[in-house]
Amino acid sequence: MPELPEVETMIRDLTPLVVGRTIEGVEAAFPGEVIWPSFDDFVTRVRGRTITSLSRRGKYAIFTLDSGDALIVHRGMTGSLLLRRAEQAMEPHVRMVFHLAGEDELRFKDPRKFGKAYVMQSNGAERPMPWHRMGPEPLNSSFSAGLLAEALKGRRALIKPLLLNQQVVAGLGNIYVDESLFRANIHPERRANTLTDDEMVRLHQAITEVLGEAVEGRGTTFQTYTDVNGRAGNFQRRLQVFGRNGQPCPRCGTPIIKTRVGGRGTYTCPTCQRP
DNA sequence: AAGAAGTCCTGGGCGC
DNA sequence: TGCGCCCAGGACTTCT
Repeated sequence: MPELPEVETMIRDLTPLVVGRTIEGVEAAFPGEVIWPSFDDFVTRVRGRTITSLSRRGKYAIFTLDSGDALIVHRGMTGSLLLRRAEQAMEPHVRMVFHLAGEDELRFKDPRKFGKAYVMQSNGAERPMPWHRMGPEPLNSSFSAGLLAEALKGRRALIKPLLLNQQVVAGLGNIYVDESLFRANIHPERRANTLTDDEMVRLHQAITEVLGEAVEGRGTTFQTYTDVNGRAGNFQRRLQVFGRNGQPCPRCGTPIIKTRVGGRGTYTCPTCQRP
């Protein structure tokens, strides 16, 4: 599941490889992942353009083009962008291919078709950017416990679904929410408006630490995620609760349990995280 | 407005 | 052995 650290890793890997290069053509075995504009217009606006920079907002990868357009890719749950030589055998489930000048191509592999692609003016004049309602970037220095408290102020919903809501904080997904809540000793079914100031500080610190360490570790490979070269990340070795049901809590030894919170598989330590 | 539930999609795991 | 059911979840839509 590509979350903030996996997208950040991809951006860092791809930047030196594709900035300054021209996209000569686009092919789609499944054009349905292009959300805006029509697929034909998408191709017209991407073809012949040179990539001037790469950036990230939440889980969105942004390729800025020399036309002033932004090519925006969201990898959904199972999507990966792979940089391959054109002659290399095609992987299964490649939905879209961006042919670069030279013999390289960017392949958007996405088995479950949850990915999305857009081309729109970078300045937002054409239509609101996909992230226009998105919450603060948790790795920006401006993200503080106070800002987190502000985003959660007056909210009575369960803390876990709120943290998964990109309008509250950008970039968190199921893995890093569970890891952050464990690290902060907070039960995922606590109502957000019952968190104390101290818990808000711990949660803020846990989120920034977990995401920072995961970026450092080049992301988590769980089931399908790989980097642009098809290699696994490293952070799965450092997961403390996610995917570890039945295994001892690294803090107290109690077996980790798997439950359902807000319809999502959720891993907690029943001793360290009290309701 | 906010919260909760439903929806999309398909490979893989599991039960019979 | 092989078939078919069901699960996984990011973000959007629908409903209450």
